[in-house]
Amino acid sequence: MSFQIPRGTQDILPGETEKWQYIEQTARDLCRRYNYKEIRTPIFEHTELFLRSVGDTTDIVQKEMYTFEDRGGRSITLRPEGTASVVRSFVENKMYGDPNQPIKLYYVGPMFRYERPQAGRFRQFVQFGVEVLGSHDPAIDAEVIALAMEIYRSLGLQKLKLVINSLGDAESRKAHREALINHFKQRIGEFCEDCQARLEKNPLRILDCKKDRDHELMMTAPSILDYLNDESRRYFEKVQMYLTNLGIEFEVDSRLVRGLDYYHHTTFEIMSNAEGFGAITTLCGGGRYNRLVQEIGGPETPGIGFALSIERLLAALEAENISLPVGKGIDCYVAALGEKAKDESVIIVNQLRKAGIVADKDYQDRKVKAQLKAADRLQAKYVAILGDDELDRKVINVKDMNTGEQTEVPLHSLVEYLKERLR
RNA sequence: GCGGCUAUGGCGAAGUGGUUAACGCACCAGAUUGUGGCUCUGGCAUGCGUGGGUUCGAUUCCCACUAGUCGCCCCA
Repeated sequence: MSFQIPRGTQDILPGETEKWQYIEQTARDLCRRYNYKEIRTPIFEHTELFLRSVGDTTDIVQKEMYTFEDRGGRSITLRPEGTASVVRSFVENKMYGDPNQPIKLYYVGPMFRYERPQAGRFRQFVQFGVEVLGSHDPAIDAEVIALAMEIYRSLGLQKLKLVINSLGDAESRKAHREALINHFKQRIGEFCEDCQARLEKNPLRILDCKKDRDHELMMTAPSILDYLNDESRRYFEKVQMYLTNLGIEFEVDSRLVRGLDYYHHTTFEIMSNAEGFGAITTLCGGGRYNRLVQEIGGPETPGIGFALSIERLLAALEAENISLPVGKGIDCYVAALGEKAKDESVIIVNQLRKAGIVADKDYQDRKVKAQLKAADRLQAKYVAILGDDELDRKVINVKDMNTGEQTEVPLHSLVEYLKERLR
């Protein structure tokens, strides 16, 4: 009997995990600097939460959720995204009462969507995300976008494209929606099936259609930007001004439609335009949601956030040929020959470790030659060689694996000797 | 959910309807019984994703399944 990993999931093995840790650490450090605090919420929630927040006409809800009934008969769903949980927690823990407003949060963790896996798409994937609750200052929109860009930049990514758009407030959205329906309604028969279905349910999404992209009505379709009321337009202009002042380049794309229903005003996407990145281009998506908190049962509170996938970030790094500075080798390998020396090596390795030196030894009963080979494979900077005769004389041979030079060092000063050289 | 391609040792990869499944890398051992990275010698798949079928005989042909991969939809 043998087992296989479930479809669309992956094991992250040593050699890879270091990269994950490095990325997560980079993101955490930046969040610290921007003064965002980590929040940890459950990996599953009541299904109803996602129906409410993500929107029941979305693909996520309609065909991608991992939903099951628990033993108590409750409908439970593995979270497909992070915002709903954060907002739920914000409301449930009455964070709106906290005097430190806005509440600036970040999270990292696995998300689940039942999709057919392909390049950059998994059933379990890890998102790093940020949510700011309680501010409707366009400057916070810019800050959130800047933070996202900063994460990519500080990992070395260059080939990025930031696209922003505004969906406006409820009034603007409504006016635009009507204009879209009027625009397409007469000739909707010329469009694909999906678009026909979208006309009444979510006409905004027609603009996102890949098939009918070149239809003449697409070219002439009313742009949301022309339907923004004064307040919405001013808001969007402010966001753009702040981004410009921060030196962040962007493109405005009035066709940028995000997949979740809860967005208002600012939406944005960061894409990779590296060669050979394949069909997946979106690294990060986010936007403002001013009605979501109310929807979940809290007081009227504006919010904005983004989520990025670590898997896609890694793919982008690979596409740009960037290798992360993750430490691999060890400081010292202790090679022992002979029964007594082996026993002693257990103690020596322990002493080295206590002194902060990355140390290891042989546990395979290998011969000296093979121990040296193992040390080489582990990229050990030094090998401390101990035989019974050295042990009798209370010394140890330290070999510098770069130069091949070997020095006899008194056992009691081995730690000092190595620390001196490893600095 | 739909379509194309793929599935051989730890990894990469050749191959054939028929008695021993190339090769390369990695690994292990020896040359060198206390010293790595180079060299040489030897070792390393009772098995060709899983299950059926065709056949005297299948890893090779057919079907299904599973998985991977690419694309569509959509998204992170």
